[in-house]
Amino acid sequence: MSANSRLTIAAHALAWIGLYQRQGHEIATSEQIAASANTNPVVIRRLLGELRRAGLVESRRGAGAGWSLARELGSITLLDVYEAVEPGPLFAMHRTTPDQGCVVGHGIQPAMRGIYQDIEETLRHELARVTLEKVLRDVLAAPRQPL
Amino acid sequence: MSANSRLTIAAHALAWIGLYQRQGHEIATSEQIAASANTNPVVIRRLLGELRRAGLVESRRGAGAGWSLARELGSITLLDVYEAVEPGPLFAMHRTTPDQGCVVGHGIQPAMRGIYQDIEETLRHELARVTLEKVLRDVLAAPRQPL
DNA sequence: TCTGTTGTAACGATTATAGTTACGACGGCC
DNA sequence: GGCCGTCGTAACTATAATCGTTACAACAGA
Repeated sequence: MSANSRLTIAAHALAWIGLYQRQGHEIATSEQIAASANTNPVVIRRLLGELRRAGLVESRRGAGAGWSLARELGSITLLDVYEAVEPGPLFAMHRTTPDQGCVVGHGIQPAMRGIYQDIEETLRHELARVTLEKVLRDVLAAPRQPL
Repeated sequence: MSANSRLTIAAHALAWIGLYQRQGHEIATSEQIAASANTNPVVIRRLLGELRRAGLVESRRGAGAGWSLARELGSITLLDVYEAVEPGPLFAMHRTTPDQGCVVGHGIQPAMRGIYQDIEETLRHELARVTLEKVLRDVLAAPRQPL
């Protein structure tokens, strides 16, 4: 399916900011987050920009600038993040319209659209059950590397 | 997510073969199916080849060759088709391993893996609820074009 | 032997993601 | 008022997947 890592990286960034704030810091920079995720700060800024448009984070500019949560981790779900960073549908229709003179070609798109809608609704429901609070909890529950 | 149309086209092909067989025909050719789906026969042959490896269809070569169902439409689910034509997972991890010295970087992958597994399990369950028999039924239920 | 179809390789077009560089905009601070 | 660190964003490249297309050998029935 050529899956992408946008949801993963966005969740990573949110968990990082959330933990950082709990440690008493006000503001996180894209450079810090990028170092943790081992990627480029611009990638982080692009993703956080989409999360800001969705009202999940806030950004400050100027000196001492950076990112902070606009909502508590417990009130943000993976569905919020998913909708902010994943534009398209899960499954695509035909790239060209099927033969409308054929019974199957004529009915296949409405049929699949209805089926896909149900499936995506279930997916959204599952995503909505997972808060970023739980993500951070699972992150911290990971076993530490033995020395 | 850069969704693809593989599941849609594969379902289209199966529904087409199924209906064709119910009309008394033995064998469907990739050219006929490609005409209905408005794409290239090679695209159909590639997809049907994956369905054949999954045991859903059979192919005959030589003159008068073509494709037929290996199982009834009612016993084939969208999950069977999905597993046959969609290799990867729904969501990808980081392309590079996160900073293992960071608490979040260290715990994020196990955390997300567990969460994604649950979500994909639900998705598979939903896909398994839809048979190709139902797909064909929905296809035939689509309203005909008014003259 | 002829013919029609599968099976598959090879290549190009298109698209999305991700990484990178560059630089203007902004705002706190000295 | 100027300095400096960070955001915001454009632009470009690299990589990869999908899809379409051409080509052709393999195959099997007539």
